[in-house]
Amino acid sequence: MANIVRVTASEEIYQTLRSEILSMRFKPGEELNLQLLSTQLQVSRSPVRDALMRLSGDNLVDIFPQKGTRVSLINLKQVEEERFLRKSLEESAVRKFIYQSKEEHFQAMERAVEEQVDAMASDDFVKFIEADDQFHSQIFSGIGMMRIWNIITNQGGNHHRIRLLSFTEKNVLPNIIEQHRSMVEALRNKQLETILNLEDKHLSKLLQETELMVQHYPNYFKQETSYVGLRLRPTK
Amino acid sequence: MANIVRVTASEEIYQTLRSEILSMRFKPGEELNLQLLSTQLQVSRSPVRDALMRLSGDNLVDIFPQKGTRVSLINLKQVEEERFLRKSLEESAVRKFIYQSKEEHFQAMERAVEEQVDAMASDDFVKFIEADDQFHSQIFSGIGMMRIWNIITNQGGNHHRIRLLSFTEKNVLPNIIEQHRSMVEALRNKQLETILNLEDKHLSKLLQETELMVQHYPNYFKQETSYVGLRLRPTK
DNA sequence: ACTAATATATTAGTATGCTAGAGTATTAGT
DNA sequence: ACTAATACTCTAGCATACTAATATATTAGT
Repeated sequence: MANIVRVTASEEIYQTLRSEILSMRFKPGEELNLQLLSTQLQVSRSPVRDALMRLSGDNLVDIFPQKGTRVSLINLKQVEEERFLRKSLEESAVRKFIYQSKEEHFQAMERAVEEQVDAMASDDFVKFIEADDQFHSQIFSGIGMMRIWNIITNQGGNHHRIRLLSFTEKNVLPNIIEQHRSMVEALRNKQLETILNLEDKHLSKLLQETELMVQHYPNYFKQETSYVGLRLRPTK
Repeated sequence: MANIVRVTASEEIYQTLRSEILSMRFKPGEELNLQLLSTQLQVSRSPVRDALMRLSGDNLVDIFPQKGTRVSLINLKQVEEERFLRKSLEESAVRKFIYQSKEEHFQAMERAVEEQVDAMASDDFVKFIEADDQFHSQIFSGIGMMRIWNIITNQGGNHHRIRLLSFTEKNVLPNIIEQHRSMVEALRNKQLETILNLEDKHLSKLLQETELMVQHYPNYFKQETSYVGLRLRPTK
């Protein structure tokens, strides 16, 4: 082992599964068999179960007792709440940030944008969204409140996944990059109103894509109208 | 059993321990022995361990592998972040609330204030803070975002406990009640600026009490300067 | 008396067995 | 052919045993 600090199997599995789900390599609705996972990962059921329970707390998996465990469907109501969470906190953070921002944070933001340019060039959406997170996390790092950022990401699974889906749409990626560049400039110049406008545009852009996403991947989304599943056979 | 729905032992234990910690019946720093708890609660270690892991995710307990598990100390830095979380979200929520508030929510708020009056009369601080939560939750119930409220409470363990401690100070309780009454009135009249001022005052009041609390209960708090624990014996 | 080495106790993490609930397949009856 | 009852399979929750790491107590050496 290269590392001194001990990392539990449970923690490692949690991180692995989380990453698989957020990157959409595990599809919404896909079954996660505890027995199967534990044999695949070469560990017992205990640490896998621990990981699944934590993911259930993150709203990333649904555990149906005695029935099975599935990757949670993307719930549009929850996407809305996660957007509210993020927007409220990031706005407040920005207000603080402009008074105590340091050069290192601007530079980290610029590096993140450059990473996004690379990711776009290689069509690597997962890398793109990771750089996006890296960009926004600087705001919270700048005001010394990384726990708030962690709350946003921990609670943002639905929002994260629909955002990742939206990246397949034309012009979404270049727009984000452009907005990020404008944001860095506005932050440097402490133009609060400009920043807040950009934040708003940045986050509300997604609303326009949502309908398309639902049409494109209907079985990834939780249906609000519950009768849908009940008439698999037409009534003749 | 009176209930049809099955509640797991793990869930019950989680709720029980959480309530004990938030009510300060389990003191910050107190040891939580897994073995002991499981015999006391007449279950095996598994569900107790599950509960402790969840509480660790809530920042309410610290698990030190192979050493032991303790009720987490109140961390003032985290109190600050939890206040930021709450203030940001409640402000945004209020902005939405005044446009879509319904009479039932005002009435529920008024009932909560009356409960606080009762609780104050009987010096029942736990009941008082529960009614306080009931009051504020109406804002989020009103805008249909109970998950946001749940995030605030789940992540608000440090803030919750120092608030409970502050209730022992003179005039704190009557002040809260008075502010709540003003808030209901301002909300009814859609006076946004007045409400935001009250929110701000309501939450920042605590800062003045904090220093007193730390002096009064020093061993409940996490010391920022880590050398403190290293010189138990004076250097002669 | 004091330090260094060793043994012991205790802990959380992990492995595995057991149980009860829920779904599915099969059989029995008509 | 169709329905009802039954057996079977699979699941997550819970119980228990084992392991490795850490702290403390004890012993050995000087």
